[in-house]
Formats: sequence, C-alpha cells, structure tokens
Amino acid sequence: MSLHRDDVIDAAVQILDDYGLGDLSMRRVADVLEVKAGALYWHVANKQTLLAAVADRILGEVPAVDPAVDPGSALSAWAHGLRGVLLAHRDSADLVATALASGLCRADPLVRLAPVFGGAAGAKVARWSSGALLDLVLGAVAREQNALLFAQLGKSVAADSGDQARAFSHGVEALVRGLLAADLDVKE
Amino acid sequence: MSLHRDDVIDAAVQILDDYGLGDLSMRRVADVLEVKAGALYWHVANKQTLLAAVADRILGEVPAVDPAVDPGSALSAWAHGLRGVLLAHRDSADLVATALASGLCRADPLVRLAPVFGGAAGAKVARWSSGALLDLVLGAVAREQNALLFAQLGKSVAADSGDQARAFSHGVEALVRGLLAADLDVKE
DNA sequence: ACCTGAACACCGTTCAAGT
DNA sequence: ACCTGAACACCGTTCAAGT
Repeated sequence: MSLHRDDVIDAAVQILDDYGLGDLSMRRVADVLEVKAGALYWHVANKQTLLAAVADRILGEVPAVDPAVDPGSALSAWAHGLRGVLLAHRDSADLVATALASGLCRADPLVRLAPVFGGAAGAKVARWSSGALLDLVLGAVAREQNALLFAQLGKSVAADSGDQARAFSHGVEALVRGLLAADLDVKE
Repeated sequence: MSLHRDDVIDAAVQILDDYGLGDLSMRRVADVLEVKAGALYWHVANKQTLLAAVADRILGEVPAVDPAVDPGSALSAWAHGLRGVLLAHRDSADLVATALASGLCRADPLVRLAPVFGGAAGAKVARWSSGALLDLVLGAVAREQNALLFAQLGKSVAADSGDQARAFSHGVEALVRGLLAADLDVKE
C-alpha cells in the first residue's frame, strides 16, 4: 500500500501537536511515514502547501456559527470555539494566520462569519467586521501560544490559564459589542 | 575599529527592511558587516535575542500616547501610529509579536497604554484592554504584511491599500469603543 | 578583546535512477 | 505510479585557534 496525501497531512498534524511548529520539518514528516524526504514531493507541492492543508484540517474542527441565537452571542461563541480548537493544536494560531494569508487554504472563515453582521451596513463592512474579529482571535491566541512556548523553555513564567481565558473574553466581548454598535449606526 | 552590538542590530534592521524576515539569517547579517557568522555571537547571545533587539528598535519608533486628548482618540491614534511604524518595516508585525511573547524585549507597550483606560475597572482589566488592542493591531498588520508577501510572489492579488486602511480603522474604532463602554459598565 | 576556520547537526527542494 | 540516493544551497551554533 502506497502513501497518500492525507497520510502526509496526518503526520504533519501529529508532529505539530506533539512537538510544535519548530519541529515540523519535511524530513521529520518523512521519518514518521518511514519514507525519505524527497518522496513527500510526489504528494505535496511544497512545505507551504502542506502547511495550508494542515490549517484547513484545523479550521475544519471549528464549530459552525449558530444561526438560532442573537448575533452577539453567535459571534462570541464562534470566537471561543475557534480559540478552543487552536489551543488544542500547538502553535496553530501562527500557522493558521500565515496559511490564510498565503491564499493556499480552501477554508475561508469569513464567509461563515460575515452574514452574522447582516447586510445592514453593506457586505464590505460585514467582511471588515469579520476580519477584525478573526484578527483579534488569531492575535490573542498566537500570543498565548508563544508565551507558552517560551515558558516551557524556562525563559519566563507561565501565565494563569484562567486569567488568559478571562482576558480573551474581555477583548472579544468588547469588539463584538463595538462592531454591532457600529453596524447600528450605519443602519440609521 | 571593532564591531559593536548596535552595528549588528543596524544590519539586521536593514536586511529586514530590504529583503524581509525570510532573508534575515545570521549569515546574511554577518555578510553585511563583512565578518564571519561566528563573530556575531560575541556581541549577541543568539538569533532570538537579536530579533528581540530589532523589535525594541521598531517599538521605539512608535509615537507615545497623547495624554491631552480624550481616551478614545488617544487609543485610536496610538493604534494607527503603531500600524504606521510596523508597515514601514517589512514583516515586522510577526517579528514583534513573537519577540514580545519571548519576554526578551525591553519595551512593553502595555505600560504606556493601560493608564489610558483609567483605574475605573481596576489595573488588571486595564491590562486586558490594552492587550486586546495590541493583539488586534498586531494580528491585523500581520495579515496585511503576509498578504503583501504572498502577493509579491505572485500567489494572489494585492489588496487595495485604501481599503485595508479603512478595514483597520473599522476594527480599531469598534474595539476601542467596546472597551471604553465595558469600563463604564464596571464603574457604575 | 575580538575574530576566523572549520566543523556539527540540521534545513527545503530537485531529480536522475530505480522498481 | 511511486520512491530512493544523492546532491545543492542553505541554516544556527560552537569553539579551538589565531591576533
């Protein structure tokens, strides 16, 4: 039985979860699959593409926005859901952020998010709002994960995880509130 | 005349500005200084420390918060100021974000920012608010810069820079508004 | 005090050659 | 179709040895 693209992505996710982004090299992925590094390039164009596929895997785990609740709750629940998934995969915030920017991801979180803001302020503003929420979540979780990374290296003290969660909530609630208020301004 | 620590940082900033983070290697820095790579380790502990020093350089260019204006304007002006400085140094948002998380930076943007939120909601909440604003700015500019990076590689289309500025403003105004409103809630 | 030379253990990627 | 072997042009870091 020969290797398939999904096996390569599986192995990459496994290394990411167990050892972090710094150890996620093509050679390490090849080792896990008991194959030589060059073989990977039959299944994957390059490392960048592989990382985008990993990002797609991770983004696929994010719970969809709930259309049954009010916009404020739906957006905040989505943000917390995304944070949860990111925290489950080491260094994933950085990875997802750059993968999304690369344009190589299939997933686009904004298409699910923008409709929640309604068409009141226009589709463009809805995308801006979604983008801001995504930026805040990725930025905040990236900081949490990087701090964790350096804490494990003994370079600094680990922050209290309850405090980090409260700080995250604080920022997300404020942004969601401000974004929805801005939308109301435009509607009038 | 022998090399000094500042010369090493200068060279690093120059490479960052001219060629980006991907080309910022110890060997390239050494080349610019017409010296062998090993020599750098006399002036700098390692690459991580050098990157933190570069981040400090960049953060030093950020205009201080203006205490004369109202909090909302001061915070939004600071955010735009930070964005301007980051955009002037290629890939700097990513670099600054990880450098800050490493705990190796001397600069701490939050100490200047937290007082603007006032003690109304407590010092801890003020730090959370400052952190959220910093996360949003770093996240948003990182996305802009990464998109630019991949656009230059011909992988995707470059976004309109006016639109990016408006999107940034939209997010920042909303967050600032929401954070200040949350502070008021606590004060009552 | 400050730098070179040379090594060590790595990278991503390519590609002829094998099966 | 799928993989190996071997190479190419790189990395960060260390450290004896030079001046």
